[in-house]
Amino acid sequence: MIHCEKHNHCISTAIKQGEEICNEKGLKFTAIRRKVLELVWETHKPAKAYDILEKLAKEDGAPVPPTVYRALDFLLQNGLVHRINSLNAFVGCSHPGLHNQCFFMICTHCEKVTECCTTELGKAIDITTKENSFTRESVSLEILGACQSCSA
Amino acid sequence: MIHCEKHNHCISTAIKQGEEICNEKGLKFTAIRRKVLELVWETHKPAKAYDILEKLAKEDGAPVPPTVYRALDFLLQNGLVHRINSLNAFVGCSHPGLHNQCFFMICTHCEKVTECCTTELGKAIDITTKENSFTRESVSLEILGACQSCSA
DNA sequence: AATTTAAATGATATAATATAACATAACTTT
DNA sequence: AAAGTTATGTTATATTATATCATTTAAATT
Ligand SMILES: [Zn+2]
Ligand SMILES: [Zn+2]
Ligand SMILES: [Zn+2]
Ligand SMILES: [Zn+2]
Repeated sequence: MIHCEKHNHCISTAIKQGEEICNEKGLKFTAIRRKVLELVWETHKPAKAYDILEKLAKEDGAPVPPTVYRALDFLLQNGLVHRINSLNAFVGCSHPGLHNQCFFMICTHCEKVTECCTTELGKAIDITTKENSFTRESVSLEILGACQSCSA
Repeated sequence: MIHCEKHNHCISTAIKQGEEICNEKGLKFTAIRRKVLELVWETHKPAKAYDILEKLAKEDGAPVPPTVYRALDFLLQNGLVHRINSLNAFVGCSHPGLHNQCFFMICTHCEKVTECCTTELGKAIDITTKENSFTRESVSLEILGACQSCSA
């Protein structure tokens, strides 16, 4: 499951939220940044930087890696995309602006990534860090497995 | 904090456990595998594959990347080391054979990695996956922050 | 409006991480 | 010993990411 039922809606919502967040923060939602966000959102599969680069090339002449990585860094900084560390890939954030800790369930069959921000899980992480006198700065939680459709 | 108080003990224990686990499973704890495990355990900091390669080169002639990656893959497969996805690096497992789900607290100041296998946290993850009808295959949980020494 | 400053992009090169593919050696099993 | 399997050697290349400096564009200041 790479797309969802109404995936055009996912894309348009993501772009609209990108615009809004940039406006609020006084940042520039430039053409490149918008285009990269669209390409990340092309599916619910994590997108590889160099795949984005290729797609960009089909439209925009001859982009180079820094172009893509700069845009991705900007989108990461502003919570519009997430990096999936176990895959070296990027997914659009499904609720930018809202989240502080996001966790990911990654289907190894259809590759769809589902974001979840369960408070319970966040609490459990906080408890563990406290027990270890550890001061949390950021969390990367990636659960690999089979989604409902793929395990049925 | 790269080393602990009695770090020689950490190393010798890790090697002994490597031997034991390989014996139990009928696997070969070859010279390269042993050496790479020792180098991973040189500190409690995550070790980079190419740093291991360099250290190996100082002793063993002219090793090449596949040599190191093969040894690391073997050690990963058999639970003797863990990969820290957010750092592209490897740490020795502090309780090989025992763990099923291991979580990591990584100090961004001294770089020490602490492994924790809190049952509570594992349960919280299981609950979340069930709620999402997701079948867990593996989990990568990496908490970045400041350890006790570094946040004091 | 012209000048200065800052932010973003272009462009080239290279660093860092990881694997493919095939040859040889060592060790096991028959 | 022969055959099969596992491990290692070797060369090349794929993949992911960043450093650096030049240029352009947009914003702020005068
Ligand atoms: Zn969708
Ligand atoms: Zn999010
Ligand atoms: Zn130690
Ligand atoms: Zn472990």
